[in-house]
Amino acid sequence: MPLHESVLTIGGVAVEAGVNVETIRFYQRKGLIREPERPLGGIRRYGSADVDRVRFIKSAQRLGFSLEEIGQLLRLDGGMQCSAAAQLASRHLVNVYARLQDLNRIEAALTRLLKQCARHRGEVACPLISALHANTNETRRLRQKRDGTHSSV
Amino acid sequence: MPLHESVLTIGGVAVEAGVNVETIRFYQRKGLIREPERPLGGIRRYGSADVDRVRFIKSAQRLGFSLEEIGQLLRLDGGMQCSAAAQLASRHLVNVYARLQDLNRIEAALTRLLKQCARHRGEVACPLISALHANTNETRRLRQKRDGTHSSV
DNA sequence: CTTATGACCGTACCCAAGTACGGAGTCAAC
DNA sequence: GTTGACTCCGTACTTGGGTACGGTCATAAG
Repeated sequence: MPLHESVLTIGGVAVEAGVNVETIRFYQRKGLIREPERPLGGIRRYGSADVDRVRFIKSAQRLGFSLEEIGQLLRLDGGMQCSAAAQLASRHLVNVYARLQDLNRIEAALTRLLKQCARHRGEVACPLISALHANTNETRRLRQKRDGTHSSV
Repeated sequence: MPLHESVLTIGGVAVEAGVNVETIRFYQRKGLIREPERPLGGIRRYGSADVDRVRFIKSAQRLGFSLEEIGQLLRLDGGMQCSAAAQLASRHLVNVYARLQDLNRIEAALTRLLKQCARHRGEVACPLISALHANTNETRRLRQKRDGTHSSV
C-alpha cells in the first residue's frame, strides 16, 4: 500500500466506494471528505484513503448515524477519542431502542389486526379499518383526562 | 350523535384532532379529507366526522403507514373491503419486519462496539471508529465476489 | 363602531440526503 | 484532430410531511 497514491478520478472513487459521483461532491460540500488540490486547469486526483473515507461514511449510515453525526465521528477519528465516540454511539443507541420499541408495537398491532381480518372475512365492517376508527375514539377519551395528545397505538 | 352537525371551524377541528390548522389544509390539498362547501363569502364548517377522519389518519401514521397508503385505506373505508385492506396491511407488515431486522442488527453492532470501547479505553485507536474502517474493507472484499453493493453492518 | 381573533388562500420555506442538469473544460484513443 | 467520455461547477429539483408568511375577509365581543 503506497502512501498517497493519488491516482483515481472522482468517478473512480465513486465506483470503488459504490456511490454516485454526485454523492461524493455532496459530501465534499458538507465538509465530510476533502477536496484535493486541482493541478491548474486539470483534474483532481484521489487516493484509496478517500475511498475508505466514503466507505466509512456509508458504514456509519448503515448503523443509522446521520451525516451530521458522522461528521462528528470523523472529526474525532485519528485522535483516538474513545470516550467521545462512545458517548455519541450510546446516545444513538438510545434512539435505536426507542425506534425498536415503536416498531415492535406496530408489528404486534398489525399482526393482531390481520388475524382478526382473516377470521371475520366478509362479515360486518373490516376490523382493520374499524380499529383505526376505534383508536380515534380512544384518543378522544384519553384527551378528556390528561391533555397531552400523544396517544399510543 | 346528530348527523351532519357542521359546527366546527377549521381551527376547532385542529384542536379536536390535536393537529395544526395547516396540517388540515395540507391533508385537504392531498385529497385525504374533504373541503366543505363555503357559504358564499363565509367560513367553512366541519363536523365530528371530519375530526374522526383526521384522527384516522394520525392513527394510521402511528402504525407507520405513509399518507399515500392512508389515502388508499381511506378509499377502501366504508365498503368493508377487508381483503384489500388486509393486503395493504400485510404488504406494510413486510416493511416493518425489514426495518425491525435492520434495527436489531444496528443495536447489536452498537452494543458490541460500545463494550469493546469500554474494555480498551485509552489504548490504541478507538475500536468503534476502527470497526467502521474495518467494515469498509469487508465491503471491498465482498464487492469483488458479487457486485451488488448492499453489504450488511 | 371598532378591534381582535381567526378563516381563507397562495406561495414559499423547512429538513435530509441526495439527484439532475447544463455549459464549459480536459484528456485519451483512434 | 476529432470524437466521446469524463470532470468541474453552480444551481435547481426531488421526496415526505408538514410549517410559516402575508394579505384580505369574516365574525363576535365590547
